[in-house]
Amino acid sequence: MSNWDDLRFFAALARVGSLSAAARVLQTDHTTVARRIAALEARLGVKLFDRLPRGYALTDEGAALTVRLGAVEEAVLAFERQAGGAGQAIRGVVRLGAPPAFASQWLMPRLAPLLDRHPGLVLDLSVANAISNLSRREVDLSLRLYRPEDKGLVARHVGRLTYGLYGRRDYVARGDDWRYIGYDGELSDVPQQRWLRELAGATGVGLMTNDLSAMLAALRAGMGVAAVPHVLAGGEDLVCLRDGPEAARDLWLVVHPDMRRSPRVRAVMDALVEATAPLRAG
Amino acid sequence: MSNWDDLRFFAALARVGSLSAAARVLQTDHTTVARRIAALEARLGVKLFDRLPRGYALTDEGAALTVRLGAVEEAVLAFERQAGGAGQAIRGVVRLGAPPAFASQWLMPRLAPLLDRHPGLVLDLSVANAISNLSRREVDLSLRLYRPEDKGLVARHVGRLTYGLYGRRDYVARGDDWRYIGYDGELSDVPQQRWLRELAGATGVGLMTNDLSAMLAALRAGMGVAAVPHVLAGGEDLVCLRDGPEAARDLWLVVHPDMRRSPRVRAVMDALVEATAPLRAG
DNA sequence: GCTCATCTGCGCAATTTCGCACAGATCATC
DNA sequence: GATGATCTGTGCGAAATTGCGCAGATGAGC
Repeated sequence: MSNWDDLRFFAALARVGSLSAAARVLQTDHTTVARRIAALEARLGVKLFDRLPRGYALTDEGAALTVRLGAVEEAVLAFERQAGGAGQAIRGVVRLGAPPAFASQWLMPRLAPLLDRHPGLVLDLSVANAISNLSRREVDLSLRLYRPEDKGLVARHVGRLTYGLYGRRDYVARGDDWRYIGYDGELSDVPQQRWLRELAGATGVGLMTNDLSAMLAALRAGMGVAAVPHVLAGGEDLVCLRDGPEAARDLWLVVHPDMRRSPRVRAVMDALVEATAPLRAG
Repeated sequence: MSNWDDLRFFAALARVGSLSAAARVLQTDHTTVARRIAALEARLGVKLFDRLPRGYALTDEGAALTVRLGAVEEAVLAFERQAGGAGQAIRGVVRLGAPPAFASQWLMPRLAPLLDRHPGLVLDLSVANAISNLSRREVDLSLRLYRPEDKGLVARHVGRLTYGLYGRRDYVARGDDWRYIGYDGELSDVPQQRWLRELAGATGVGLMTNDLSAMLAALRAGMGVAAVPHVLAGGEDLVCLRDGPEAARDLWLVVHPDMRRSPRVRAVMDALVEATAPLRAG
């Protein structure tokens, strides 16, 4: 057989029963899973799955093959375990850049499992925003709220931050005459800031900062209302007054192509993709 | 591990010891083998091979892994065997187009193993030359002495036919005043025909045909000299008077993309690639 | 019966991978 | 020492594969 990798797709689909679910497991697109299964069936001359409206069901032939497939999986796993022992453990420093508030208030705790899995790994989380520090190798990979245009970098879409207009529950209860909290300086043109200005209208922005954590602190202090990502506005104190679909930002994982080969960079990337899965759902 | 197929390359390279040899085994390019090995080593974080000037040698870690690798191979083979039994045997009609003389005098006997392997396969070998009968699905795949320009077709380079000026031993022994045998009509512009006219000079072509088999028959009957492919001029009767590098023709295996999925078409293609291997060497 | 979440399938653009041509190195043979 | 066969490595364009966006279908829950 000229492509053993199709078996990986067969195994995942057999296990979970739908293209979409298998895609999530394999961290790929459901159309890729469909093509790989079709290619495998064509190559073998065997129909492995029945296509149903709500998923793929193993045929009798497909089910019969899953025993052999299990043996392949076990053999590959044994190979990987031995390889894992033979090679150096994932160790060393990985420098990750991420937007400050997102990194400190959302991402950091979600990286705990990664460090648990790899005691030798040292994560250096840098909150600088400038893309240039990736090209200058100041960081190994970074999360960004905009897609880099540098063709020498690889960008993968890992999520979408949607925004809402939030305020503290008791603050907003006292009426419409709210103070709008916004960004200043170089951040005044980001989508959520434009949306906020629309909302503020003639009232205008009454408090400005360039730091989202400071903005969240101001919200929690009842100093006004602000456009912030839903995922950072947790807790009962803050309520969402209005959804802001036009303020949504895409989240990109950006890496230099050469760095992807590094096992430790690879491990961090995989953990980030896993951690950001909820930002891709829905 | 995210690409099990790299293990196939690891297995082949471990077995034969050089990129070039592994490429021949896998019917791919040596640079592809190199990339796959590099990708596997990067992913595992293990150096599997030492790069030597005359080939790749397994490292200690690589050698230790070949036992596990052997288990993967056996598991995949067991899967394939069961899949082969579960699915329909390769059966049905495959219609192959090929140049007439090449097909009847060189290719046909070399397809015997294919038919031995697949008793249910019926091969319909058509000697029409027109490319249109592939697009019109009059044949499933074809061998051609020119690359199709139709972007809807897939062409794979499978060999190179080199030509020589041949004559029967006793005919050429009697002197320089030879009769040149060439093509007529629409074949008068093919490269070997142009070369022949150069050789014939003022003497000109003394016997014309549009059929290479007839030309070979004329050669064997001692009726003159002709430019024919080396691979068709076997036997002690015919001797090569002069090599004709400028008359060389590339051989292409052409197929409609959809047809490649068909197991029986795939089986014939694989057999053709195998059969034409000597035409690619040297 | 309606709504929503989830599913599959299709077409197209983006990305990745492969094959090709070439260069340079090595080693066996003469 | 020269030559030829075989090897690996590099860069580039072509080919193949993947991801994305979208449409339509299905079925659970209300």
